[in-house]
Amino acid sequence: MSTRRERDALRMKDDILDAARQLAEKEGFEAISIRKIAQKIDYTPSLIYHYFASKEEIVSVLLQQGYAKLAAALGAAGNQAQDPKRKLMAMTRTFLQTALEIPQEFTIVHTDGSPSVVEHTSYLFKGAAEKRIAIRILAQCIQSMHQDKDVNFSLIELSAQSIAAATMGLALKLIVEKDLDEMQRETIITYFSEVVVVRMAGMED
Amino acid sequence: MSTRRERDALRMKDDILDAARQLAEKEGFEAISIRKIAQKIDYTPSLIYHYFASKEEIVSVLLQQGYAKLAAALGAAGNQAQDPKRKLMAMTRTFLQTALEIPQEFTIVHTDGSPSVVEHTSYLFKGAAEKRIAIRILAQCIQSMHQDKDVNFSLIELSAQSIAAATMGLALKLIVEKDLDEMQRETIITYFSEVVVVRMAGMED
Amino acid sequence: MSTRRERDALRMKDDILDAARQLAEKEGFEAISIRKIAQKIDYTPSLIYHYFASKEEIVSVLLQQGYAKLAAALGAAGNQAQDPKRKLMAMTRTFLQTALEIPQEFTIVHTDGSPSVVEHTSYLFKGAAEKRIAIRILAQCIQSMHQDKDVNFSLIELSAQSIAAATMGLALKLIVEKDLDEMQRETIITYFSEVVVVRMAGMED
Amino acid sequence: MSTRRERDALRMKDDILDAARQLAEKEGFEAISIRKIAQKIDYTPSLIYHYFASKEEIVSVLLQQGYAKLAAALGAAGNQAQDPKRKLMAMTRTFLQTALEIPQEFTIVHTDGSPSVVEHTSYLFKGAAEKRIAIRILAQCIQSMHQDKDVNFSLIELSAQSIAAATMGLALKLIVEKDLDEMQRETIITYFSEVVVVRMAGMED
DNA sequence: AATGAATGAGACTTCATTCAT
DNA sequence: AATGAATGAAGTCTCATTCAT
Repeated sequence: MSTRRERDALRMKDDILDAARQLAEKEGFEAISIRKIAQKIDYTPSLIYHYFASKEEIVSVLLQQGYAKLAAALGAAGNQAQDPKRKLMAMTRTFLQTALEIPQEFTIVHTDGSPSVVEHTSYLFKGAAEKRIAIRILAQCIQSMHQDKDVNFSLIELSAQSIAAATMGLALKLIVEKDLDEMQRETIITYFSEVVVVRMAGMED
Repeated sequence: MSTRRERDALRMKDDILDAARQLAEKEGFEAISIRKIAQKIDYTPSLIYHYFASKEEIVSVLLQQGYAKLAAALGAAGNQAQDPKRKLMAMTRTFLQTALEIPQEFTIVHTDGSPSVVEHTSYLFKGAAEKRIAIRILAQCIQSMHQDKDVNFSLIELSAQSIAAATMGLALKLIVEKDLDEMQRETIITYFSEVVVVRMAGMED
Repeated sequence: MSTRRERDALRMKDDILDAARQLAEKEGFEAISIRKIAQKIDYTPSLIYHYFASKEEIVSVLLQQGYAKLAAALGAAGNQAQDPKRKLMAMTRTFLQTALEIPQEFTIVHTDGSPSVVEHTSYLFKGAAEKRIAIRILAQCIQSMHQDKDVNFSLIELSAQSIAAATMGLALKLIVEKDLDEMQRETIITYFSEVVVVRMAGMED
Repeated sequence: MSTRRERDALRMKDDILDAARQLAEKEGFEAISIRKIAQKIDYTPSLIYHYFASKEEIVSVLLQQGYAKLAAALGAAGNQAQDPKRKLMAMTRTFLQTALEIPQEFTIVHTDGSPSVVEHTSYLFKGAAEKRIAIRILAQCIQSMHQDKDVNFSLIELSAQSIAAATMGLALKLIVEKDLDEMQRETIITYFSEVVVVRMAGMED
């Protein structure tokens, strides 16, 4: 068990990823470059290739971490409440807040149209409630809110998909308008997650 | 009237812009490069500087054309119907469809967070109904739909902003999932613009 | 006699030369470019080739004009006074002042070391008093100032060459320090042309 | 002490600087280009950026080295003799000879009129004897040569400035006329530094 | 584990010049 | 007399990556 070495290696990897994250934050995702990372952590570019096979891998790990964080937060929020309506509200708010914590990763992941990414992030296809956890949970919430009525599941899935896309849209907009007055931001988040989302989940017609 | 030359020049400009557009389509907006454009239209890079002052100008024209197209389509849709509910529905659908016609430009414009761009594209701030036509029109629609009740204008503005962000979100998602089954795409567009948006504009609580 | 045409052509040539001069003044001699000239006179680069065979020719004419101006001024100054000492003083002052009027041309001409230029501008070689008017006039002045004594002509030529180089040096320095206080500039010019030069021409030892 | 590597790096830097120097020598300072340097030392242009941050840095180092050499030589010459007259003569000769060893650097430094350079190289302003070592030393020499008489210091400063500019002028002329017969060059240098400069420093009137 | 040398491709841009019209 | 299209060379610089040590 050469744990020592492994820990050192892990720390180094983290340093590299951190530097990359900071670069993305400051100058945009495209501005990430091996050289700049190396400069930031005060090592040579070559060394980075000891820990990552390529620049692409670094970026990829960055995105996966972002995605994981979002998923974790969402899961936690989903388990918090029992009442489906409250659950929906909590999840929406958490989603927005977490997105704001990883703006660059969030933007890239939801904006990247390359097949290898879309394959994992798409959720508009028919049947997404089965294959995509997020959509499934949303759909379950909506269904629970209308247990009395008999609603076509297709419509429920469509609602879930709409909510997902809409919330993502607001998240992106909040990221882009990063200098928005804080109170106004809070107002919008609250209004959206407590009023709008509930309306979208409604099934009155 | 040396229209002949002028037409040739215009065609050349168009060729350049088209090549740029195709590049953006295929490899992303950042992949646009003078070299690649030149190669595509089978001319020297230098020549491009006969028609455009810089790469920036090319990109800028591309974006402006996209923006103009979206604005025109939206305006036309808004004038089509009188009934506020129908108007809202028509505008939403048009917005989504037009966004899909200029995917790259749409994505960039709504994703770019640089201050000079945000200055013109932001609409989440309090009072946006006054300064942003799109939000104003949305707000007027919503208000018209509730002429009987007395609704706080702040809430109407918040609804309008939510709808705008949500619709943009769906548009982006549809762009990213460009290989989505066409029927499913049509289903979602219809469901969103005829059901979801109307719910969001509702004021039942 | 198509004088009309010729006049037009001359005016055009002058416009081009003027533009080039202004460019040299503002951004340095190396910054002269056909394109910038064309832009300045609001014509196409191609047109310039109707009037000048190449960029080199333009530059060359510019330098010749500068040289001619200097020569003319110097000649006039030389004819003004009879007393050799006064003549020397007047010529020195005129030289400095005229150099300051054509700073770029002056600098280039006296700094360019390419054989084709040096061939015409050198004056340090033995026997320069015969081949270079400026040195001859200077030598004549000096000789006149020492008519009583019997001075070796070689020494007189050396003095003339020294004075020429020294005065050129001051001129260059005055050009480079173009923001020098005007009064100080006048003081130096006066001191140099009325005191220093006379000393250099002295033959007391 | 990986002196081996360091030496290699230093040698490489020197190679680059040498190549740049040669280019300047042959085609003028403005002709220095990263590409040409690379070609001369038979490496890729990119590599040069391993050793220098930019073309500007290369040029700057070149100039500084030239300046340093001149200053060192001048200092040494100044300390050689005690008698002010001999000191003046020695310094003048050394100045001329050293300038001829670094022709390109010398020319550029004394010809460049950009504010950032002039700020450091100007010496015609009133009070230069305080702020510019070279002028101060010259002024001290002159003063020492006239210890008996009572001479206005302003005039001494003016003389020092004149001598400096004049000597620089001759140096430039000698550089430009680089193919001058060697004996004649030696004659002029001797005559100027042993006769003319002494006359300029005279205060008989 | 870490470095520094080196490459080759590619980025944007400017330039002098030629040619057909 | 004048234009606009077009080229080819050159300019500086950044990047991802590989390799020997």
